[in-house]
Amino acid sequence: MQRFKVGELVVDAGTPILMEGSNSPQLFTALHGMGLRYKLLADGKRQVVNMIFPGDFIGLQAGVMGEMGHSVEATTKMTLCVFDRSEFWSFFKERPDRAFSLTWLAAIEEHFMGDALTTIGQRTALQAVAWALSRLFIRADALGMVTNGTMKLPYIQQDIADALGLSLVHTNKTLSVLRSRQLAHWTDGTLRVPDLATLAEIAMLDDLSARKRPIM
Amino acid sequence: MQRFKVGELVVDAGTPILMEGSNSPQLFTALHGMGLRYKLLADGKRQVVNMIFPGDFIGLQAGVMGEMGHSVEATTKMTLCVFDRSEFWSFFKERPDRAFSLTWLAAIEEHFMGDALTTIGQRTALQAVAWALSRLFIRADALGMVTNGTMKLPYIQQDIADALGLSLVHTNKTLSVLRSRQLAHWTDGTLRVPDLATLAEIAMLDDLSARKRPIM
DNA sequence: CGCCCCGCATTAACCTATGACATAGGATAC
DNA sequence: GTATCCTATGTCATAGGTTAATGCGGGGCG
Repeated sequence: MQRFKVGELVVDAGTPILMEGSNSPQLFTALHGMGLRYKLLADGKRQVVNMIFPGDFIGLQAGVMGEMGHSVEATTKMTLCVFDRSEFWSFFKERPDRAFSLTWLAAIEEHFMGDALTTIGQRTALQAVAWALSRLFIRADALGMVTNGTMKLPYIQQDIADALGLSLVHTNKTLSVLRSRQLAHWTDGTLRVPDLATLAEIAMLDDLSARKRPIM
Repeated sequence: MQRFKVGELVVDAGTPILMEGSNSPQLFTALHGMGLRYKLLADGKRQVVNMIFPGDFIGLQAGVMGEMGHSVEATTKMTLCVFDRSEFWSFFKERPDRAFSLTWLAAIEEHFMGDALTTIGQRTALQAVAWALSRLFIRADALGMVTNGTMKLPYIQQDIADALGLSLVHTNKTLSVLRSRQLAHWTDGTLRVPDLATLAEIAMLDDLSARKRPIM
């Protein structure tokens, strides 16, 4: 993997920032733009591990065993802050406050990963997609990226499918169910959520009323 | 959740240490024994998030939003080291080395969670079970808990099933496939892995030779 | 301008891995 | 003895995977 100049870095959509298996000497913080963290399998399957929002720290988890455990790619134009990994330790000594908030961030990530695991492991496709969309929406909202119930979603359906361990086709069908129920309209890179509460509720409980008859 | 005395704590198998939804003011380090970290769903399903081995740090991830995101329970007699959460911040200022290794631990956890996500999301039941067993075996081995290819596994099949998002029945059937292939014998709380390399390989690649005909 | 690609969304038909249910057997505890 | 918990295995039902065909918009290029 290439080495970037320390400081601020701007990359275009589609640019790989970290590559699984490589040995990156650098760490990043996302300042603007969005991205994707994923793992590739031998047979070509892909698991999207997390979506990257502004403020996310990139590369720590990845480099545990000396080499990256996953890849990171921009899905919009992104601005990143680049560190050298070697600065990291001195950082801990000199700025314990920053070190603390970093550990804090890692804890939040892990908290989220537990949710993801639970969703993929235990919930239906409908619940899972509802969960993914409402989570994206909530994160975006917290960052002021939502304007009257609408946000930019710089992903394709395959990204969501790979994040949830579902097939593209089934994800598509599930999305159109949510659309027909007026819960989430995602077209042309824009996501509209008229009723977040209901969407989030479906994510947790599944639609009991639809349980007896076929879900779709 | 009850509050424990700061210092060393010994609990019996089956004791809950943290409870999801409660607000624990304490953190733990596992010294001896093993446990289970899990989340419960409204409908009674359970997702096992991780197995706890000696050396694991407990409670950080859980307390992000002010309340626990998952529960922790001992599956053997355990010895724990108990901290007050309030000590945590001063810890960062006074012992940057310890703080660093803590963040390191968190990163390792997250690395693992990515693997778990990938396994549950993308792999077959056979691969998943092979992955779980080989991972447990490798961790145990690293801690010297393996004696001639054998380790104590203080879990029941339902625990593994809940960790992998599989049903108990299907997990059981998959285990007997692995047993019949001489890859993993798990009976009476003891796991024997005659050929870790092959087991791990199945976890990654699935058994291609069996792919054309039904797997079982 | 029209033509051909190509990536993405959509839909339909079919198939299978896995879940749900049922039942039995072994072990342990009282 | 019997109650409880766990493992084991068979049968049947289904959520979701796989494949394939269609449509559609944008970009390069004659």
